[in-house]
Amino acid sequence: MIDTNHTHTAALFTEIILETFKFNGRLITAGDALTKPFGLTSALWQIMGAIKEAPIPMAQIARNMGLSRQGVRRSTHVLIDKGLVRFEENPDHKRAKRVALTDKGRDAFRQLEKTQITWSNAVAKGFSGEELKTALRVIRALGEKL
Amino acid sequence: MIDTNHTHTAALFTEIILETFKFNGRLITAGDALTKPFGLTSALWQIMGAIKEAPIPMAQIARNMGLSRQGVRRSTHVLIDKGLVRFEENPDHKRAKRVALTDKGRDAFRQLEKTQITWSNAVAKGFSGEELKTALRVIRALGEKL
DNA sequence: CATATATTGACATTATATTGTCATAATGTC
DNA sequence: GACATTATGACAATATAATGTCAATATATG
Repeated sequence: MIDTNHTHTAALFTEIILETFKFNGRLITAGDALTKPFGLTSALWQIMGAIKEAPIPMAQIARNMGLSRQGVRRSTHVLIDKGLVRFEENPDHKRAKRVALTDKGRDAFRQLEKTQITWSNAVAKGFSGEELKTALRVIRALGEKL
Repeated sequence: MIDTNHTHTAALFTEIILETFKFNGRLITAGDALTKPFGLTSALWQIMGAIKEAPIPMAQIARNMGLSRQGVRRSTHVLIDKGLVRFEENPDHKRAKRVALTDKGRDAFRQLEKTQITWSNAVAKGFSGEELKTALRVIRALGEKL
């Protein structure tokens, strides 16, 4: 294969890129709409989702979610101001405190989750598990090759 | 179905959302790396790609690509400063001038295209046309339901 | 034709993200 | 233990993006 031309699959990949840009934008818009009644945004919600299971330091949130460390820092401080998360001591690291949901934050997240469930059930309706699994696997694998 | 729980497909969709955020971020990073030697960015490149076939007004670029009108305006003016695009008169609309590639812009885009082809061939290698088509169809269809 | 509505680009303001630098702390190496 | 390397969070400066407003233009409706 001389690469002065797209292979068939490369052309499809290129289409996927453009579609991903659009899809990402729409997801953020939809997420902002879902979270607005709670005074949140997609970005803030994502931080909360990252620590719902267990509190972790900001840098780890960034790594897990593919976000910048500084962006996470900023969002985290916004959430602190809103009283939705707090820092808790980290025995393993003196500076890298763990970001944890407060009770208020946990309540908000649970409520938001209900809205998200209704919404995602509606959006996912009509799609088969197989095709969704394929899509997930493909974008995950493509992402890992970047 | 009572929607206090995710359906199986909704849970997959939710995973797709998070993966899309990461994927999108990596695509932009990769695009920035590809375009950096040309003094460009993913965002600027995208604008150029939108007008490579035919010159169109800024608002139409925004619609086609799922971008904000004002963001496109900003990027377009950056490209004008770089001499890569220019406005051309639009017989159909006195204010909405068409954004067109200059010769210099066309050259740059062609060169960039070569790099992109080599790169996308490498990334797409190992994926089947079928699975890529499914992924593309799914994210496109999901996006339309938002 | 007249008028209402929608689109478009400019502009200003605010919000958000990125980048670079730094001090502190942790980890790995010798 | 001593040292270099890496990770982390704070901070500042800059760049980029989002929002709201406006005038000009185009389009739809009557």
